[in-house]
Amino acid sequence: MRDYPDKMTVEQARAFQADVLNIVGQIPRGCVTTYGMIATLAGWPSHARMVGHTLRCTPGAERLPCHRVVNSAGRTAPGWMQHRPLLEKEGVTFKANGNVDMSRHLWEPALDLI
DNA sequence: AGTTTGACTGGAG
DNA sequence: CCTCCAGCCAAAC
Repeated sequence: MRDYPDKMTVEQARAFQADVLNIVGQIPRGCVTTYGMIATLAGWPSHARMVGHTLRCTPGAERLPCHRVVNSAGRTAPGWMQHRPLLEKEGVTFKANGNVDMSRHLWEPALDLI
């Protein structure tokens, strides 16, 4: 018995992407969250990669605060030079190694969403 | 229809 | 802290 859902249908993929965009839009200023967290909130915990794909490819994602999404280590997206400056402009602090200080800025959706 | 890619993740070295 | 690896899964080739 699989402990994760079957492959997404086209409709599920569309719903997932809509949820991802909706969730990203709710990240408070000065906070960050992870791809895996968004995937989990959208109901597909193993689809962290698709969250990244959605933010990179989906038109309309540009006007969302997608810069408030980093990977689980707090690292900014590879190949996106504006990522770190955008966060710093909101007051997000980085550690010496160049990662976001997750202990200070990680968004706790449970306190805000549900 | 099979292979490669990637804005991921957690663990190992 | 860093890089590498296996597992992951939709999308792009």
